[in-house]
Amino acid sequence: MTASVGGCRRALEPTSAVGFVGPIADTEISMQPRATLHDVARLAGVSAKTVSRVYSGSSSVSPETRERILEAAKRLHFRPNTLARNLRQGGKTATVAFVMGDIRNPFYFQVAAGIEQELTKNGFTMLLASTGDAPESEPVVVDALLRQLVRALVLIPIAGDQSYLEGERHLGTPIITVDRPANDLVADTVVLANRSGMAEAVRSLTALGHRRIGFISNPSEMYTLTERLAGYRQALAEAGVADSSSWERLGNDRAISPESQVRSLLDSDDPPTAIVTGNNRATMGALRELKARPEEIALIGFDDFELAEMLGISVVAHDPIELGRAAGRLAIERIEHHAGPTRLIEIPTRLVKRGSGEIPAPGPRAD
Amino acid sequence: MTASVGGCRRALEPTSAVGFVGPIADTEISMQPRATLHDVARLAGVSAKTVSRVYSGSSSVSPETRERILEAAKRLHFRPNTLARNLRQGGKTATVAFVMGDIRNPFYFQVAAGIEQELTKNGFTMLLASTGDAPESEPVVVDALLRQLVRALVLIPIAGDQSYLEGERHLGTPIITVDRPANDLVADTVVLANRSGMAEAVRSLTALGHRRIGFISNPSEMYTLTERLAGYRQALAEAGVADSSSWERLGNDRAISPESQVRSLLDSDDPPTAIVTGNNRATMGALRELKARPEEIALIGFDDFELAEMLGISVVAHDPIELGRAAGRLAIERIEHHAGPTRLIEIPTRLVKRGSGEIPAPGPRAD
DNA sequence: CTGTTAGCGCATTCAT
DNA sequence: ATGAATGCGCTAACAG
Repeated sequence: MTASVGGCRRALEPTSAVGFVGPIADTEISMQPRATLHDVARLAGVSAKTVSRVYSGSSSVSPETRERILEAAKRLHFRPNTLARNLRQGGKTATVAFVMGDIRNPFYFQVAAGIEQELTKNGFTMLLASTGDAPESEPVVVDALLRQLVRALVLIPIAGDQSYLEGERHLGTPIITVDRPANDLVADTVVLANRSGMAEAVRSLTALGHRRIGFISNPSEMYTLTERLAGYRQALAEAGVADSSSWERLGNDRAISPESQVRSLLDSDDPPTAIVTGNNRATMGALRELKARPEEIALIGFDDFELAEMLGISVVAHDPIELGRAAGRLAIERIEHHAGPTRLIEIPTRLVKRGSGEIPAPGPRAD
Repeated sequence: MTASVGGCRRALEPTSAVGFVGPIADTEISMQPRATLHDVARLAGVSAKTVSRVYSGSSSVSPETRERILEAAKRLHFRPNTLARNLRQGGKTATVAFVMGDIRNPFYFQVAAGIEQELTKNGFTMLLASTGDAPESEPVVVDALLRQLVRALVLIPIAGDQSYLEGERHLGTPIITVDRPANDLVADTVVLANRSGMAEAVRSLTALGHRRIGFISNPSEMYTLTERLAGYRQALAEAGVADSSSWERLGNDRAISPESQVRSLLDSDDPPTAIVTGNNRATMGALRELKARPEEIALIGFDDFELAEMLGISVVAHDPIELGRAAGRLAIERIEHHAGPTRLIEIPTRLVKRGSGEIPAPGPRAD
């Protein structure tokens, strides 16, 4: 189509597989300055303000001049400078920041997807950054984004304390935390129904006669996991098991594998007849370990996964995208009218029975 | 800690599981105006420029005044306005845009993770948007980001033609496409070694005596998949199979399930002894379908997945994060020195043998 | 080491 | 329907 291009598709035939394939064509760029409103105005023979009107869309411009302006703009490759516009309009951007934890965690990305969906739907774009799950980097990352005058901050808190955001909150920036509540900061929050979801799973096991139920988790000192642990204990207490500590394997060290936790449980004096896991990683480990063993152990995992259906693994399922969507909607609502009480939204979970969690307890039932 | 907060942690005990949990505390915000350089300067008894110097870091300020300024800034919750700064500095922001396809596709997010890692390492932040894999939305989304004066554009192209970016390229904005090359646009590109990766997989099957090898893919008209198909055909041709069309099941309709494609292959007059898949989705479908059947079919999937090891599934593995990192590095390099020839980077794949791909062909070997 | 002047690109206010 | 002046918050280029 355009004359100056060509050769791109042909040049792309891979010639090597070691990672780098050399030059294709020369990127000659003349570095023209970017056209401004004034440039367009001059070329169209009108004032800058008239051009501005065309792009603001609000006030009216005669069809002919509008036409001339758009023509001139196209010729100059004009694109309005959002920086300048936002600055003039009192620092109101159309971006929302999302600060997530470890960027490689697919769960967070599902959440990001949900947020992005809602933002885009409302004309906002997402500024994304990650703390790498390092508590000390959270304020730094957040600060960098706030300097960009984002209209709202969606945050997966990792620092021990979010009180450093009090000032920003008073400036009117809505702050929404996702997956975990903030500490020492009033903020809207969206979390999963961690506790009740886990309790439901454990209840389904006690209903089948299980009493010796293992719980494995690593890490275990995060909000979500302490909630799940609480749900587990609560359901066991309801079934008459007051002390579950000997069935709990709680790690806080990445070096401890979920496999070893399961092993420790099953090799103990009084092994469990069922296991529930704190998260996806624990489920994967449990699957690997159980596969290598003869025991028939009931298993319910927290977090759904792609092959769970095929493998017949029962899970406490939830929708991370919905978690993000809820956060995104909250951000939009707060941007549109700041007032109102802080809200806590809990995204429901769903116990999906696929077989692994429906193995009854062995031996005499306690009926 | 802070007096005005409190109650947050306690208030978070879930009271319902239906998705919404009511108000917690009142978000009283007084909506103070944001402090500026001048406000800080006034409070510190210096000129605005001196405050500016403190935040620019370049020129020197006496320790005492610096101290006074930082003190004043803290009291006013001052944060430099990046909009204004960037505007003044000629529209140089520290953001890079990444436009991806369907935001729910975990592959893209892995890529995003890689990009983000490299950007953050170099002080840039990522503006994220998605086209939803809708060709017509690509120019719109891209335009919105370019208005924000991003320093580079990383794009997973979906529109049929990227020539609309020629103008921006001449303005000096580096453009990098990922996963697929651009059409009608000179741009740096990072892709997987789709063709050679698939060829390697098929060769490993022909080496085991397989000749009737199925290939399933849906969609199949995307760049990545036509490349993989080409690799498949090439390897088969090397093994003396000139026409593989009866083993190919190429869909371009989301309604066609990979299961049905596998079924169609295995129920044909001359069923294959091995199957290779075009992508992760096809692998999942093939697994589900093969599980329900008695046939022993060799299988190699394209794209690795979490449980592949446990299930013993051989795959053509690759590193999506590395794909992103390469793109991110390219963006940084281009930002730092624009010149130089266009580059094509190919990220290698790796055939991971886990058993499913090592099933020899049945019947007499062709030795 | 510090202050003054000017202007980045745009939109608001008030003209015409 | 269009134009002229003014300033958003900040920093380059100059003083001093």
